[in-house]
Amino acid sequence: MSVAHTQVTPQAGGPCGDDDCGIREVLDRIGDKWTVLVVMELSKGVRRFRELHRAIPGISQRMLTLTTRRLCRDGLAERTAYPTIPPQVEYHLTPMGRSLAEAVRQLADWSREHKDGMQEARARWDAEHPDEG
Amino acid sequence: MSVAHTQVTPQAGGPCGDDDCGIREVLDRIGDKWTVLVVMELSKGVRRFRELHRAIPGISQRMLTLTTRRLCRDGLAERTAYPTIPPQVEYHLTPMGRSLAEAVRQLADWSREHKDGMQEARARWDAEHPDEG
DNA sequence: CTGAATCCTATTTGATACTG
DNA sequence: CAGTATCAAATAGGATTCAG
Repeated sequence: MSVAHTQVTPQAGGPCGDDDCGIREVLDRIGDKWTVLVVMELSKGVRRFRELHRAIPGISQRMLTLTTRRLCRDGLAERTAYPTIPPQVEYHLTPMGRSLAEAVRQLADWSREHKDGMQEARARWDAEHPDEG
Repeated sequence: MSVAHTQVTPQAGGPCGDDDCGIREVLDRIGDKWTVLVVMELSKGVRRFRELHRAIPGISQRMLTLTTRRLCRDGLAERTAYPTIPPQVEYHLTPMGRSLAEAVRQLADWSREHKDGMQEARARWDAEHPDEG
């Protein structure tokens, strides 16, 4: 996603300021289809463009380009281009990018812990709501 | 988002199993435009449909309906309908939903901590790349 | 009040071909 | 190899209207 967020008029609120405590901020950054996958791959170490492409099955060249560039723009990754022929480009996470990877990893933990629970809940729901379609 | 995830052929891998450690699982659930906002609001307590609608500026009736239903289906929230006239419906998080809220809150923490850093990075990038458009 | 149904648009992504 | 450009497909979300 980034699911372009219609600008929400911030409301006066509690200590969180606005209602969402800034959650949308992150999700508008990492909620898309590929960003976290690239971040997680880069969290393993320096990677070349091609290495990323092969490590992340299904991503198109175009989306990898867009995703890496956005990471660089946001200061989450850095790009090193060696002016060789053929060109060689390496990406690596910045400290901020690594801290994001850590935060994401925790969310992944939640996912693994509750994967089954959600699966069962869905099965129950679908059984009780045969009128799906 | 949910940014329908093209089914990625799982590759044999490390202890994480597949490459993304299940991160996409969560993001396909909460990466959309409204889910986390509803979850965060419900984490404050029981809410009626209308209360949610007013607490989350910008959400349409349609999306609130879809979002709450999906939360219920996934076992993250529960719905209580009182057969009064006019109808009254209450939503509340399940324990699993509350644990998700907690995980999300941590990601929000990251966001607040690095909001400025990313802002600056973007400003730098945009200054160094005048060829935007 | 809660929510279903329909229509419609904006955004995101994928496919493909091309370039230094 | 890394990246760009263009086009087409898919999808999510918004607006509106109707119903119990």
